[in-house]
Amino acid sequence: MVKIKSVERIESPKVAVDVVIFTVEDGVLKTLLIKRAAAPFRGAWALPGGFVRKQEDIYRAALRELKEETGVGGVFLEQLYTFGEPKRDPRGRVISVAYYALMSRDPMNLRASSDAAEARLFPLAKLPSLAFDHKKILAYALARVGNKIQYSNIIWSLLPRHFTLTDIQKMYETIWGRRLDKRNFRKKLLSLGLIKPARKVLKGLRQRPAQLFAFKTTKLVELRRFF
Amino acid sequence: MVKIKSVERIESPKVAVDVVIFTVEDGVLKTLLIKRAAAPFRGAWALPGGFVRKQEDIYRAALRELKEETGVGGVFLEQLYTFGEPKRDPRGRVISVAYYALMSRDPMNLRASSDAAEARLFPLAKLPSLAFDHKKILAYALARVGNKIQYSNIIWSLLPRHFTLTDIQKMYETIWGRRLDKRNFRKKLLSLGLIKPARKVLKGLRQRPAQLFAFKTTKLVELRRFF
DNA sequence: ACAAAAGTGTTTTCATTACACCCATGG
DNA sequence: CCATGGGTGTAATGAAAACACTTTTGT
Repeated sequence: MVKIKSVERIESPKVAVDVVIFTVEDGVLKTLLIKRAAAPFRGAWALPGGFVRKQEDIYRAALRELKEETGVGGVFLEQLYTFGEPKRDPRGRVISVAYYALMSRDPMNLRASSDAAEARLFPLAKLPSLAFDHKKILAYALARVGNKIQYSNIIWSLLPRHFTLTDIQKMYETIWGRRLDKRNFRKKLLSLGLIKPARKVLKGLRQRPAQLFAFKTTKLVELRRFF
Repeated sequence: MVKIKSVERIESPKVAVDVVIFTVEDGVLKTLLIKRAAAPFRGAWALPGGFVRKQEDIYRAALRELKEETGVGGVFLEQLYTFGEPKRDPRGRVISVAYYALMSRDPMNLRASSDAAEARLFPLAKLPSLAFDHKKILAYALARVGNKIQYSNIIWSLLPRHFTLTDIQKMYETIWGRRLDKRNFRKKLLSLGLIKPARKVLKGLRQRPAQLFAFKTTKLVELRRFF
């Protein structure tokens, strides 16, 4: 057993971050992927991400890569898991700290730069094949989100600032893949006391106008059971 | 923006693992700490852990460090979180992938070697001051365990192979810090169908002998609500 | 005989689910 | 005037919580 005296003597893996971003568009859950401009896996679709800099916090690194490669900012971002199998990157030993993000569809301005030639949303049902072990990371993120929705309000990050009760109900129905009862849903949601009516209604559709609502807080709330 | 051509050119943080181990002894939740034999923080108490080797899986690294520094093996071990603040280690940039473990008190054989001069159990209410940001990691682990117990059977890793219903109830009471109703507890636990009576009773105490039980499976089971 | 923990059912309470009709608007 | 989604209450069901006494052993 060798004694360790100094950090510099350690032969250590490199550290990267990868970000799984979810949004809902047209009632379908989608994820944002970039087309790799550099080797390895040049031309393949991949999660946005890259290496952590020498003196950079890993959370900041995830924010930075997300912004650089996709133009996305100001979203909910949380650490997911750290993937560390020795052979996951053909270039050498790379450990990846994965994050996941949820964003509302509208403020998105997709943009390509840096390693990313192109950024696009893919429905989860129609994913291309992915670089590295990114398929595994994506599956892990999806499981986490599906789970976390049960006991927190993270789904709210998928909604714009103002929304109707039907909007939010549809969001839950999309994520869970099942229909919910309108009256029960509203009763439960309103009883939580976490949203408030905005002083606006949504008109212009050929139907009765809908009351708009807003969140009282944008912070993460965890409950024993949410829905 | 610099293009990355090779992993070797990246100046990257070093990667370590740290392990938070919980057990219950004398009805009190305790954690296993080691006394550091090497600088920095020589002589201070710390979580068992160390650097990940060049071609070593991070999970294996956690298992190895746990075994080397404390002699503990064969326990439930799960990744907790990755701590990556740039200044968390005075020696230089070190990212730590934290794990947490739960173990039954009996098969423990504490042992010191390598960087660890000594290993000891501390009640969570009486912790010494800890090296690095280990206090933060420990708090994070405790929160995770307290939460996960609500919807999984991980608490079982704290119990020996055979146990009485009162044993397991006391375990829940210790972790949650509140008393449970005996009849309701048994009704619920047995209805889950995950334990079976062992063909033994616990005699020898000056009281009515208790039926011993065993788990049908030792695997992790997650339910929507456990208790 | 007594101390000490094992074992055992019923009632109450609360949250979730199921279910159907009228309302306001734009075209 | 009609198609479209908005908006609203009550009854039935099921799970969790509250609650007290008898049994078996060792000393």
